Parts: sequence; C-alpha cells; structure tokens
Amino acid sequence: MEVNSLMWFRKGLRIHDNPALDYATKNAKHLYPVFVLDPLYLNPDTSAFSPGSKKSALNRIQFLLESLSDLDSSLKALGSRLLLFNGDPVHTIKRLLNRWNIGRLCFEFDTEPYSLTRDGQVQDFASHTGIEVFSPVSHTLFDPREVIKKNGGKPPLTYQSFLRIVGIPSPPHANTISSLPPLGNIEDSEVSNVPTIEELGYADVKQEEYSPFRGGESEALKRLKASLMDKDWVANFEKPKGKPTSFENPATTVLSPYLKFGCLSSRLFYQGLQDVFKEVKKHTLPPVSLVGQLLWREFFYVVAIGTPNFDQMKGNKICKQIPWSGDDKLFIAWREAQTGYPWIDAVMVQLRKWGWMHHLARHAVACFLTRGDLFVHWEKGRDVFERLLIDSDWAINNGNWLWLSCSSFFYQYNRIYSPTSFAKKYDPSGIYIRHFIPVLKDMPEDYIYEPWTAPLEVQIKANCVIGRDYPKPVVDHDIVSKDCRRKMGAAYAMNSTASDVVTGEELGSLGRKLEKQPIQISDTKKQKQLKFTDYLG
DNA sequence: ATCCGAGTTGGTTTC
DNA sequence: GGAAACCAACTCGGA
Repeated sequence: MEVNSLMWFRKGLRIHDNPALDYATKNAKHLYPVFVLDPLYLNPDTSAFSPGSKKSALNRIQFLLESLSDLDSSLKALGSRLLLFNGDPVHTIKRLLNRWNIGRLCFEFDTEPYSLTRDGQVQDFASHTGIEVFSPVSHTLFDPREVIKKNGGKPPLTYQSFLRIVGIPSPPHANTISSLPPLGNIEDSEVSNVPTIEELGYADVKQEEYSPFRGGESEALKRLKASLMDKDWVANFEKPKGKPTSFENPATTVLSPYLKFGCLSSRLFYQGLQDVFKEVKKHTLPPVSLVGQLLWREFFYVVAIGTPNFDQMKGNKICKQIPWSGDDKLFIAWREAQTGYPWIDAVMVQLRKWGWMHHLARHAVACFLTRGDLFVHWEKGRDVFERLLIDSDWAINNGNWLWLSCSSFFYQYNRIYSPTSFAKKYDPSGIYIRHFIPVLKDMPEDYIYEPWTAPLEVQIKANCVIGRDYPKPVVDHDIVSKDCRRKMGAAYAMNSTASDVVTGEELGSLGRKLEKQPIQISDTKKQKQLKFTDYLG
C-alpha cells in the first residue's frame, strides 16, 4: 500500500538517526518534507530588549536558518527538498494535510509545553481525519514518560537516582536512506526558500559580532568528529575542571546548540563516546564525564515533563518559595552588562555576542543575579538566557536556573561564587575580560577584576575612568552576599515550617520584613533551631 | 516516620 | 602550581 507522507520538521533538523523521517519514507508514493516558519519565532519584535523576534534573539534565528539551509541541501542530495511555509504551524499543517491528501504524518515527539499543545491540536485533527500519525522519541536518549513510569509515576529528583533507573539507551538508527520518495504536486507560489536575516526584516540591525558557531547537521557532525578525535581529551573530560574563561578554544564540545535543534542526535553522540571509551584504558564517569553531560540533559527533560509549572516559582512543588526582590535597576544592569564587575559583565557580553558561554560562566552570572548578590528572581534571568542563548532549551535552562538559585536540586546557598576571585584562578591576567570588554583592555593586571580599586592616575593612563568609561560596582559583594545568605536562610526556614505551601501573601510579607536591617546571628550553631521569624530582627 | 549520607564544579589558606 | 585542609555548614531524597 502506498501513501502520501508528510514529514514535519521542527527540532530534529537532521537526516541521520531520524526515525520519523525513516518511517515517512516507507512505501511512500510521495514525501513532503515540511518546516513551518513561525512568525512568532522569526518576525522582528521591536519591543524586545535585544534585536530579534518575540521568542529569540538574532543569533539563534541565524542558527536556525543555517540549520534549515543545510537540511534543504541534504534533502536535495537525496532527490527531495525542504518545503517551507510561513504561518501558524497548526493551521498550516492542517491545511497541507488536506491539500496533499496525506495518509501519514510523521514528526519527532517534543516534550515542551508549547510543543505539546501545538502537536496535540495537530494530532487530534489527524486522528479525526483518519491520518496515521507517527511521533517517535528521538530528541532524547530515553523516553521521559517511560523513566517516570519506571520510577513509580514520579520523576526522580536526584541525578544518582535517575542514573539507577535508566538503562542503556537504544542505538541510533543506521543510516540507510540513499534516496527519498518524490514530492507530489506543490503550488510553488506558496513555498518559500530559506529566508535571510535581511529578508526577515533585520536589514537595518547592526550587530557588532555574530556568534562564531554555524548551524546545521553538517557542521554538527564535523564538530562531533573533531571532538571525538582527541580520545585522550574525551576520556579524561571533567566538566568542573574546564576553564570558563577559554573562548578561542572552548573547554567543552559546544555541541549543545546542535543538540538543541536536533542537528545532532544525542544517541549518535552517546555511541561515539562509547566507541572512544572502548579504545582507552580508563575514562571519567558521570556526572562529570561527557556521557554524564548527556545524562544531565536527560535528567532535566524527565523532571521538567513530570513537574507541573516547572518553569515558574508559583505552583511549582519542587521550587523553594523565595521573596526575590523586585529591583529592576539591578536586573537591567545585569542584563546589559553594566554591573561594574568585569567578570560578570564580560560573561553577559559573551552571551549577547556569541549566544554561548561556558557552563561555569553561566553559573557565575546566575548566582550573581539571584542568591549571590542581586537577589533578583531567577525567572527574569531565565528569560534573558532563553532569548539570547543559541542552545537555550526549555527543560535544561529552567532546570539550571532552579539549581543555581538554590530553588531546587541544590541547596547550599552559602556557597557563593565570587564575582572577582572565581575567574581569576583561571585567567589571572584577564584576557577574557579584555576581549569582551574592550574599554578595559589596558587596565593593569592588578586591577582588571576590580578596576574601581585602581588609583585614578592608573585609570587615566588606561583610558578607563571608573564611573565614566566603565561603571562603578552596582553593589558591594561583601555586603550584599552576606545579606543574601541571611535572606535565603529566612526563606528556607519559612518553606520548612509552612504547613503545606507558602502563600503569596506570606511570601510578600517575608520579603518586606527582609528588606529591613539585617539581624546579627552570633551563635551560628543555634541557627538550626531558629524559625524564620527569628531572622527578621 | 526517621535517619543516613551523598551531593557535578565555593572560598581561603597552607604546604 | 596544584592538592589538601580548613572554614562554615547545608539540605533532603531515598531507603
């Protein structure tokens, strides 16, 4: 029996290890490979804080367009092409299913709330019309729903318990496609080519520096190959040992944006790592190894799909209720790389220019914004990352913000990254800072991490007067970090004594009280017995 | 219900 | 320069 198949690409922008595509080609009379260009994701939004659309800054849009071009080329090499349509995805797919008399619809299963809603609508429509729907799990190593089932209906909340539950992932599909079924009749007038950034309406946007990372499956496979080539490096990889200040040769694989869009199959990556491990005497293990990194990704996917309101504080059962302050000035200083702490600001500049920075650099700025210094709500930082990162991924981004803000998973709020000394140990002369904040390039080494401490004549000689050419620190780390510890202690105490859930009113009340003068806690050993009211002075 | 012990990556000082 | 010891000290999932 022969059918007309529609392969709906969203993530999974690849040919290799693509079970949805494989199935779409089986006994297909015609195959229509489709991607819908969603205006929400692509069209300019001038009210956003950075150039780009409502959903994404320009770097990730560019990455997506490159990925689409590459996919189109690969499909053409197999005798087909990518058919692009502008419009609302649900509406567009429904229309195409009718128009082309589609009997089989294939798309990769996607766990994000936005996607689940979108795909549910399409799926309902297809079922009612008698269209076969095939929606395999191929974005992740495991089916998150299966992991939750194995764990008794709840997601495991620690990495170790997660590891104990999951087994070995299934191997990637063998690459067997040598040619694709032909397209049917299409009305060319409506099909668009991959647009350029300019065609999308960004012609007048001036961006000084674009991300150095190019999108697409070809680039992903090249990068994977290059990473796996250095077997010694792969075998000895330990995430915490990498230098967050390395930018010309990043300390990690930078495969995350390719995994995010599915230009690279996580299963292929996993297999590649196993192959290297077989050839070496010993290798590092999760959580710090490269396999461990892939499993962190899985962990967050499982918890995210199994936790209602995962992406917010309110109504999120695994999230500590904390009275974050509403100081927008401090938040904007952080977002705009104007905190006056060169290391923090340099990371924020790299985020904006490259859409990527090292994991530990992300830690440093996330800690600084939330529990470490500014006490700003993690959701605000999450939104900035979500927009600017080329690898931003709903489950992983939210998971890490929960982590870093000590709202979930990690609770040692006394461990605060220093905005001055943390990066110094990796990059004492401040090469990273000088690159991303050129105004500081001539600041002497002794002052590069704390330029406000430089004597005025030194500042003048370096062509960088603090307060004029580069901001003074917006806060005093020594003072605010102590205050943050106190506030976190109070918030934790409230969370543990609250009978069921902390109400918004209780939280607001605590927040107002915490803004008052700090109390002295002289005998720290007594802290355990204290109730949150004891912190209020 | 209670308790154990593990937890991806802090800072500072010392050797 | 890197490792180890110390500081001050925690939480809570899972058994």
